[in-house]
Amino acid sequence: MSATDPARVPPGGKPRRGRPRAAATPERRRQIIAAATEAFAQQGFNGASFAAIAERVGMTLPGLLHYFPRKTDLLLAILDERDRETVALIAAHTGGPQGGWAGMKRALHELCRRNAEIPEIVQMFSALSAESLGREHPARGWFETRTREVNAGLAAMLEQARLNGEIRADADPGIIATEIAATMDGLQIAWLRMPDRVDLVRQFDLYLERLDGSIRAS
Amino acid sequence: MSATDPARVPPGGKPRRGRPRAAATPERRRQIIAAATEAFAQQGFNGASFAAIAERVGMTLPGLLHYFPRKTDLLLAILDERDRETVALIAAHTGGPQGGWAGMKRALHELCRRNAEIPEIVQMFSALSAESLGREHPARGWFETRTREVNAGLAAMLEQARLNGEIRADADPGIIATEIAATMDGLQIAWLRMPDRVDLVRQFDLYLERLDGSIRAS
DNA sequence: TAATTTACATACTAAGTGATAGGTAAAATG
DNA sequence: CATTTTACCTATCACTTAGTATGTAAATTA
Repeated sequence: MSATDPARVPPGGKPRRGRPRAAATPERRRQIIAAATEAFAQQGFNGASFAAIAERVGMTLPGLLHYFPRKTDLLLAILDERDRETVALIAAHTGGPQGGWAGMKRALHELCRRNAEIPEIVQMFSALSAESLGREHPARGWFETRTREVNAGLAAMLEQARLNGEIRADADPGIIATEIAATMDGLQIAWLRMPDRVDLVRQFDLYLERLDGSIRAS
Repeated sequence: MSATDPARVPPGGKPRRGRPRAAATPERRRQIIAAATEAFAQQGFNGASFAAIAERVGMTLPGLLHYFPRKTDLLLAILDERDRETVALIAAHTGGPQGGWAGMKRALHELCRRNAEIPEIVQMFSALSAESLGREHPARGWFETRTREVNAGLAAMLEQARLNGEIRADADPGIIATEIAATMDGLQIAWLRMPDRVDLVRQFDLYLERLDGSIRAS
């Protein structure tokens, strides 16, 4: 990060003086997010204490507040960051808008495969997702928006596949999109609860295969 | 409740003296459980305050502690009570051990139908279920045991149906049992998040129908 | 009526909770 | 070197948390 780094030049265009963002800072942020992910996964947003997260990265609470002025800010930062990575992974495997039903299945399989490697993050999402059903929860809106978007995205791809003649004309894209998302979420919880008895990837693959068999154009 | 009520006679057989359980007590318990269900649904176990639950039934915290000496006791009491009702509902619709796959589908449909009428209770279960994935959660063991039992029960019925020739020989009862439970849980969360856009019963019926089509013996 | 038990309440404690106020040392820049 | 900014820390705040210790009025029975 040099003095000519665009990030160093504020909107006004005037170069700033003083100590710039230290090299260690992005690393600190990563540490904080890792610690918070673990804490939220284990105790939820309400249950996890902000001070305990600070302590886990070797900081005091005000030190942490320097990075995230409120607990809610940290929560939303984590969710956004993770979501961006997931969107990227999906985009990388669908095979683009032309990927069709085959591309969609491939992307879903890959998403599941990756999730099976990051249980603590999946657990954080599962815990926060359910917790956020509460009326006053700070991530309620976030999860609602995300659910809507994921569903719309899946439904649009299914609609395309239907028009392509890949899947049956009487398959309802909205219904199937909701089902796929819900089944994935539910299987993840089942897997997290008993990792030794549930094979997430195999379980999801078999579901997808059966779904495929019942909606693919014959 | 009379003096000859068996519940009044302690294990020793000696009749007790003093003020017996007042008529209002079972009603109080019901009130407490209703209030706690609502609180746990909205804020989870860790997020909901014991004192707030007491206040909701017009009591002080020590008054509530008279009924449930620790917060955890109340949690487990709620879970047990609800679960017993669910078991009863299932038993009432399977058509007994001879009900087979048809009875199983009927019972699952009825369970879903009833759940659609008690969103706050489903929400409490969903919230606590995900929250209980945390390593130190007081209901962790409860949910694990329950999951195991539900799965074993479903798998046993599927195995029976397979032996009866109702479903295909290559359908794996364990896999399908896990999938059914997971999909139901996932759909419930989707429904709770957007009740206006997800029709729980229809969504689950369509899933079951498609599952049926792909595993029924041909 | 006297003894006993219930169903609470008042008052309290020790330990957290997220957040604020104000300071300081180090680093980078002009 | 002087200035500025960062990246924290100490101390404190007003509240809330689950839980305890103790008391008491009412209900019931011997």
